[in-house]
Order: sequence, then C-alpha cells, then structure tokens
Amino acid sequence: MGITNRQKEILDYMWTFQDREGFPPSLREICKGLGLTSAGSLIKHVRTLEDKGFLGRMPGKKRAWRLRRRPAPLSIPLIGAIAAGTPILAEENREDELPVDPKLFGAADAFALRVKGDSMIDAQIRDGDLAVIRPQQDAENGTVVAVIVEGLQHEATLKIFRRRDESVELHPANPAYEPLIFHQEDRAKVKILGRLIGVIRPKL
Amino acid sequence: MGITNRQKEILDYMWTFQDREGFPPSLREICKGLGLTSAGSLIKHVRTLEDKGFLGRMPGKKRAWRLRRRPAPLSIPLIGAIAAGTPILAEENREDELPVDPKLFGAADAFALRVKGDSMIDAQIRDGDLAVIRPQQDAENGTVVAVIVEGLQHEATLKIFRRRDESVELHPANPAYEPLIFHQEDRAKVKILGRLIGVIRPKL
DNA sequence: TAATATAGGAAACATTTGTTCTCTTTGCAA
DNA sequence: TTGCAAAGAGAACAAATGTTTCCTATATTA
Repeated sequence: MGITNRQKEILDYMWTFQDREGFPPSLREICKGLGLTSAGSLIKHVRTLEDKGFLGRMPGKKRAWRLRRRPAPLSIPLIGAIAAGTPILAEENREDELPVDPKLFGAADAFALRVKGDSMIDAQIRDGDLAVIRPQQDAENGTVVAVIVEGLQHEATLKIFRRRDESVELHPANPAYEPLIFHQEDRAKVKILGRLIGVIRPKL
Repeated sequence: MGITNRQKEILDYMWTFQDREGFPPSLREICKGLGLTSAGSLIKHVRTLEDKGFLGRMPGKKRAWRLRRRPAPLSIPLIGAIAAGTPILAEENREDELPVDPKLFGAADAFALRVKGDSMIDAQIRDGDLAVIRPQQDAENGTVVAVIVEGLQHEATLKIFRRRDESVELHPANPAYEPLIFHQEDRAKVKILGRLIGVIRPKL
C-alpha cells in the first residue's frame, strides 16, 4: 500500500499548516497552499489518503480531521498489581498515567512501578518512590531490575540482578534483608520485567 | 485581569476536546460538552476569552482557533547557575525544560535544580538528581529547602532548614559535612528559594 | 490505436458553523 | 422595590466549507 508523490505533498502540507496555525486546514486552504484552484480536485486525493489510513476524517464536520503520525507518548503508565497471565502493560494493570515525557529517561516505552518498603534504601530509593522501568527480558549483572517471582506475589519488586553459574540471585540494597537465590529449575520462576532507568519522588 | 469560573470551564473543555480529537471544537460542540443548548449563549464567553488573550481567533474562519497558554504549564524549568541580581526564574537562568507536568508534584509553578555532590545522601538524594522546588520565601524547621548564600556561590544548594533563637542553620543530610550556621546580621545572607517537593532521577 | 488511471478545473449545492437579534432568569447592590 | 450584570435559550441569517457533477488534459498500458 504505497502513497503517490502528490498525496505525500498534500499530507506534508497539512502537517505544516497544522503545526504553524494550531488547527487543521480547510480544503480550499490546502488548494491555495499547493497552487490548486478547485476544491473538487483535492477531495479525491483526501479521500484516497483516508482510505489508506493516513487521515482520519469526521463525516459531516467541517475542518475536522486527525493527522495520524505516531505521536510519541507524553506520559508513563503506572502499573499496579499485576493480574495473573496478562502482559505487564495490559489495560487492567494500569493504575494511573504519569504526566511525564518518557524521553526524559531516554526511553520511548517506559512504565512505572510504585516502590514499597525500604529494601532499596542504599540505592537512594525510598518507600513511595516511582521507579521508571524500560521493558526488557534479560539483564546485566549488577543492574537494578523489576522482577516478579512466579507464584510468590502479584506485584513486581526491585532487586539487584546477579546471574551465577548455577543460580540466579536477587539482592536487596539494604543489609537488613536477605537475598533471594534460585537454583536450577527454580531459576525459571524469575521473570524480568525490565531495567530501572529512573526514579520519580512526587509530593515529598 | 481575572478569569471567571465559567470561562475557565470553557477553556478547559476546549483543551480537553482538542487533546482528545486532534482538532478544535466548534461552538455547538462546546455547548454539547457543557450542557448548553444555544451557541448564542456561548459566543459571549468566547469573545471575552479572546479579549483577555486566552484564545486566538481567526476572523471569518470556521472551527479555527488557537488555544494560547495552557491552563497549567506542561514543563518544569531547570535552573542552572544564577546570574547575580536576577529573579530565580529569569530567562537567563533557565538551562532546560523538563517535560514533566508540575501538577505531578502538587504545584503549578515549580522549578528544578540539579543536585551536586552527596551532601543529602541520607535523604536519598544523589549527585545528579533533579530537585523539584516550589518557590517560597520562608520555611518550616526541618524541611528541605533550596537556598543561596549571598556572596558565597552562584548556585543554589539543598539543605535542611532550622531557625533558632539567634541563628539560622543549614544542615546537610550527611554526617561527613558540617552544618552552616549564621548569627545575627549574617542571617540575612541566607536566601530561601523554595521548598523541596520532589525528586527526579533521570537516565540512571 | 483505444482504454484506463491520474490530475486538475468550474460551477452548483447542502450542511456546518459563526453571528446577531430578542427574550427570560437569576443574583446582587443601591 | 429598581437597576444592572451575568448567564442562557431560541430563532433567523450569512459565510465558510465539504460535496457532487460534469468537464479537459496527459501519460501509461493493453
């Protein structure tokens, strides 16, 4: 499903107009911008763009269309308790949306978890902090990861990750807590959700 | 030049609509959203909003207006070194804009400072953290404040604030550092910039 | 060659939409 | 009370705007 040169010109002009003016152009304004004289000529192209999915039109409304271009998300989903068997980012797991641009933390698809307890206090992470996580399946030794241990809880926890020859270890950053060590087939119970890439401490 | 409750409702709805739909609402769509039945009732408010500068209208065009000045800013200014004699938020002191909605921290006019050193490590604040500050002139004992000491530096620092009978004390949250104590007229050298209301730790 | 797809023009038409007018209601102050 | 201002309803009007129909021109393809 390609797009012809002319159609791309039209789409680009619509974006330019919207960025400059703050609202979408009318058909005749597009004509003027492209040097056309008849709105009738243009509407055929606009309909094609709609059919191909580049344009969302609202039938019956004037000067009302959405320009679809994957806009980067402007917020980070806050994940609460995790329903069994669902992917982490499933709608039912989302507790809130944090009005923070994830690019601030260098990731496009981050999510956040609320930290409970003081097991990471030596990493300057407090009870109540929001941990920003970039999703990934595996981790480097020594990095802080969000993990969930199968059958143990329904909430993710932060731990320092360490893989040894025959075991996987999850270490707290607080000498008052014991590390969790998984041997042999138990290692499969440790599910890495992602790597810690930032912290937000709101309403201190 | 205030803005009445009703006018704020209308402006908020216009923003909500634009964010949701991708294009501005028509007068009658605003009516439906607010429970009004007559566009004639609404246009008076819209004109007032235009006069007060909250709305840019394009005469003769349908469904075409710019929404100026979001009700609340969507970013927090990051303040770097402070030029002598300027207000903290002056343009020349701004180093960057953090794409974070300040309402996340419960304030509308927050700014941020980059933390240098580990003098607040016991408060779980690290070198490189961004401290979110709500501007205020005074502070309660025991709270963490951003202060600048006149004649000493051009950068604000975080300290735990304590006012005694005859002195003002600025305590680090790290036993390796000494508190700063100001007696008598020296107390005037301590300028409080604001109170710590949040922490952001980016790109960990 | 004829057929077809793409691109554009001009005019007429129907709906949306901003605008203007008059009227009513409510709350507040002189 | 009277007067005034803000808020809203309803109807009618004019301009903007999307839509349709019928036309021409050019390039490509069977």
